[in-house]
Amino acid sequence: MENVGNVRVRYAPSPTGPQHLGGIRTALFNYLFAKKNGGTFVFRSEDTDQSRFVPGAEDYITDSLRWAGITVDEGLNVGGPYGPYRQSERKELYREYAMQLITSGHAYYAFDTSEDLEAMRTRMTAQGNPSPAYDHITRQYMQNSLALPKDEVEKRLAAGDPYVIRIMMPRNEEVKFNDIVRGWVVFNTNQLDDKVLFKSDGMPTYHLANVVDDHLMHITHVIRGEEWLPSAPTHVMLYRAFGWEDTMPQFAHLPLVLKPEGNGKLSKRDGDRLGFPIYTLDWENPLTGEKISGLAERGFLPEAYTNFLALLGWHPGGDTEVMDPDALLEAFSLERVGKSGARFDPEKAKWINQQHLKMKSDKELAALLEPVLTRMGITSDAEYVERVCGLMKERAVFVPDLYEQGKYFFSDTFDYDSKTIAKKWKKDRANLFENLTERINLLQVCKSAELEQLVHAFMEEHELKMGDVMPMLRIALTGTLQGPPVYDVMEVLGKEKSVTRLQNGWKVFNQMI
RNA sequence: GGCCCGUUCGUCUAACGGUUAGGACGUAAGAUUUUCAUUCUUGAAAUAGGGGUUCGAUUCCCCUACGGGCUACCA
Repeated sequence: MENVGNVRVRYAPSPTGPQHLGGIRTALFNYLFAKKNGGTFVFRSEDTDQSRFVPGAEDYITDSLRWAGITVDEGLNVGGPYGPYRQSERKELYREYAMQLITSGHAYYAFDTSEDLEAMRTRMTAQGNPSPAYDHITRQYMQNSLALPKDEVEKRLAAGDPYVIRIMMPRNEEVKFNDIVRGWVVFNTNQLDDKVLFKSDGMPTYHLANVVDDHLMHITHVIRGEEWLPSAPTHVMLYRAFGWEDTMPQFAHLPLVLKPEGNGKLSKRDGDRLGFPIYTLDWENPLTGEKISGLAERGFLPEAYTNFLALLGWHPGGDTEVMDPDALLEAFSLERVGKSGARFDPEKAKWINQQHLKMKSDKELAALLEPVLTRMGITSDAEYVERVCGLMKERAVFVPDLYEQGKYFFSDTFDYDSKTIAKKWKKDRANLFENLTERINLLQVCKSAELEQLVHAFMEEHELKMGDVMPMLRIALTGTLQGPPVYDVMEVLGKEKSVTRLQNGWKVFNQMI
């Protein structure tokens, strides 16, 4: 590819709140495409709607990207040659470009109030037009610089009447572009309306701002969600109007991320409904106090996150789906992005996290578990935590499971599985178990293999079956029937603690039945 | 309603005109395991429907159905 090194893509969210995983997926695809082509990943804040601005949202998105390992090369908080990267700070720029379009006859002033627009819509609806639009026909009857006498327009402008600037969509022109994931997409300008480019509050709309900025920032590929497809022709027309068509970026409209069940694209509320976070990090809306929970805090691994995010709408083609970030980068290509919406599957996401968890070393897991333990008020020897992780990792899906499913490694008090005790504990065998416990206590090396040997010999000697002994040992040691091999548990617990728990267990068991 | 996009197992998907339509998640059965989990084996499970084009369509074209997106001085 001759383009290598010149690729520039951008992730340009609107800071109206936290971005759920669909947004991060868009960022990821941009990032992977940039890295893959030796290009630059730009991060820009599209905060042109001040009424929807939510404080903290920009930082939240920045933190989400950082946590997911998506590094920004240029943009907000990073800087770069084409800043500022916050659109509100580029405000004056857009006015100039809007004026340029007015001068060249590609745009016009419109003075219609929201009441005027409302009236127009109800009138047209009443006339049987189901989708009223401010288009090449409607504009003839509205309060704009095309329909009004010239002196009236100048008077209104001079008087400081509020106005917007609209694109003048030409009649009956074909607009087509070659979308990287969808192929040729064709529209006719007759179906396009005269979108507002510049608002009466002095801010540009998305349409103007994204085109101007993408041009000025030398963006080569616009990779965004499919919800933008219908406005893409307007953007193409804008490039044409500015005379930038020859350097217009290539478009790639990504399939949408859909709800796990039912229909529609994934939305804000789905997370709580599913009991599975769809946001990256915990967040509390400073305006409303509303809280959402994040995958990171839930114990999701960043590399698992990007792995399954990548699989939402993209597929490597082969049989390998579990990939670390390097493998993901190696395998990624826009050509392999599918066209149809991808349903978010929490079950598969869990499985992928489990796979990544299993690939980690005991030491890495211990480090990840540390904050969880600290939060629980537990301080434990690092090496001990490592050994616990080694035993628990086959059973864990999320990091906290390492602790949740093995609490007995960190506390001497726990509930006993009374149902099994009632069923299996024989009072007349109590002294046998006490005897076994003593033998264990006499052991010089309290290792898994030695313990196994000892217990087996004991069982043979007293004609006891595995089922008679093992569950009892397990419950006395951990309280539950589930868990790692008993001998391993004892080895990690250590002889002293194991013996104490066993002795205590027999006592309690006798009282329980 | 209009415009646009889409449609392979329940879900994510592979198969760039010729395959017994493959894999993964989930699911069912079994093996291993003192238990749980892991692991392994096996099974069930799909080309939306109808027309074309072609020697041959999952694949190309058209229609229908269904799904989705957009339809703001929001992005």
